[in-house]
Amino acid sequence: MGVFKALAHPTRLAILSWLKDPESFPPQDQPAASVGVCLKHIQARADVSQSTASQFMAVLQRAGLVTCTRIGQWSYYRRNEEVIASLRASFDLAV
Amino acid sequence: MGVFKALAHPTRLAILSWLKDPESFPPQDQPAASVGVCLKHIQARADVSQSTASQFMAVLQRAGLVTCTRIGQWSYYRRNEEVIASLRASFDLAV
DNA sequence: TCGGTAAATTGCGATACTGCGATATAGTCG
DNA sequence: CGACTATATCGCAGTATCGCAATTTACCGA
Repeated sequence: MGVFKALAHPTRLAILSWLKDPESFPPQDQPAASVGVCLKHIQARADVSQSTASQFMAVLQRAGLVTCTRIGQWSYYRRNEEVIASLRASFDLAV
Repeated sequence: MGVFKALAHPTRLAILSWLKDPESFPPQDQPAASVGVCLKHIQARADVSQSTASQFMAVLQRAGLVTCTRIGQWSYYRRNEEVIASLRASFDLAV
């Protein structure tokens, strides 16, 4: 269960929580609710450099917690609710 | 929420899971069900050195996930079910 | 094709974690 | 007290993580 490692960083945990409400981010070309939130907006709210934001999302993605959809030059991230739901289910077993 | 950091290590996560069934450990002076499991038994099952086992339990203890009761020369560790239950409750908020 | 933007990747110093042996502390029993 | 056991702490080397600037890759519009 390497998921906890991805959740261990407070900023990554916060990002995952922010993505529950994609509409709270600034407007963007694609609808945040369906396709996800643009990296730039995540970076801005997390107040980290572009490379750090990209790496944070890569870790969350490798853990399966988010998915990435690239449209044009933008990467949109959204929660993988299926994986998170199964994580919640297996939480009792592991913890 | 530094708890996830404590759960990030696979062995620590396993130990916490093992402590759900304290009776599965070898017999000891004190009843495992009520007071907890002796460090020696945890160390043996985790197959790590004494110092590593002690440090693992210190991390879990600092995170509030387990409590330690010292009786004589033995340290008995048991799950802090209250904290774990509230963790489970706040899991939905954070994740 | 060129200049600009978005994002991923690379390389780096700093810091933290890992696991262990060695040592220190604390308790037990004669 | 002295030998022994159990546990905690210290110090260390190896490894991983952190966060960034710089670079590279990818896409767009003119």
